[in-house]
Amino acid sequence: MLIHNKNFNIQQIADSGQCFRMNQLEANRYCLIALGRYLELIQREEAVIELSCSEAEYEELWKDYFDLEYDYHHLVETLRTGKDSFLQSAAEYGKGIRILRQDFFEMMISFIISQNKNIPSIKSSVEALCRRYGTPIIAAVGKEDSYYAFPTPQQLARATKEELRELKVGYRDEYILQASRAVADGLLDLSHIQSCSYEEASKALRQIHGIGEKVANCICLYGLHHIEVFPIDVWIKRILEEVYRNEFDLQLYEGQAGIIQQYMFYYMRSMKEKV
DNA sequence: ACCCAGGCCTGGA
DNA sequence: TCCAGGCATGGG
Repeated sequence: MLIHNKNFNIQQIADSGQCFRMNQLEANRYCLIALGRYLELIQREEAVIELSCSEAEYEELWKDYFDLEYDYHHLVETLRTGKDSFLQSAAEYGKGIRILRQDFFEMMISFIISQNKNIPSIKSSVEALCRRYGTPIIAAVGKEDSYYAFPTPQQLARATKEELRELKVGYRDEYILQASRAVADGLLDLSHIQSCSYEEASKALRQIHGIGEKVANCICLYGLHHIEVFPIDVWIKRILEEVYRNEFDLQLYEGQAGIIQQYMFYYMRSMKEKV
């Protein structure tokens, strides 16, 4: 089915560092494994996207997943006509980015893995976890066993440190186990966390070994859709120092700082690639 | 070989 | 409270 939206660009979302299981198949064509399903996306035109799903499935799942009720256009226009020249450029450059509403547990584990790794490396570790512990997804005839859902907390909680080391997650093995067991054992109650404020959710998450401020912020932003949260990684830190001389005023963007952060991150990384 | 990557933990000032 | 060093691993 077709989606019409000026602020929905698959390539930009896939390369924005918020999701690790969206991959390019060919020009303008991507695949995604999320919500226990396999989806293909084609960028037909700048504002036209084709999804390989029924209208019913779109209404039930993907409309929410891609945050299609939110008006990104308004924010982009505000930034493009605003006073901040870096954000003018960043918003124009990444205007097709949206903050996905991804699975909480998947974000928890993915961002625990993300620490001190680059994005390709994170993706390969996440994929390895899915293949080893996740449930196969039947995507099409002849493609059985090609795709795997992200493991459930129960599936991952049964892993051992030795197995995880084989998947090249390094010293994060214990972090992954503790986090998975905390959720599987109910110490970390998803439905409760989902009803919490950002501050409460972040505090609860940081109780887990291997989840510090930055990783907790990413989980809150991408897994709980607290779009007011502004995660600071090495790239954002560099921007705050080099572009803003540590005088960036977060208050100006209260309530949407997470989206601003995403435009900054994507723009800065793209600049470096072109050098 | 050296440095960096969507950092965090520990131990010592 | 703040900082240094260590940490597994892969890629440039």
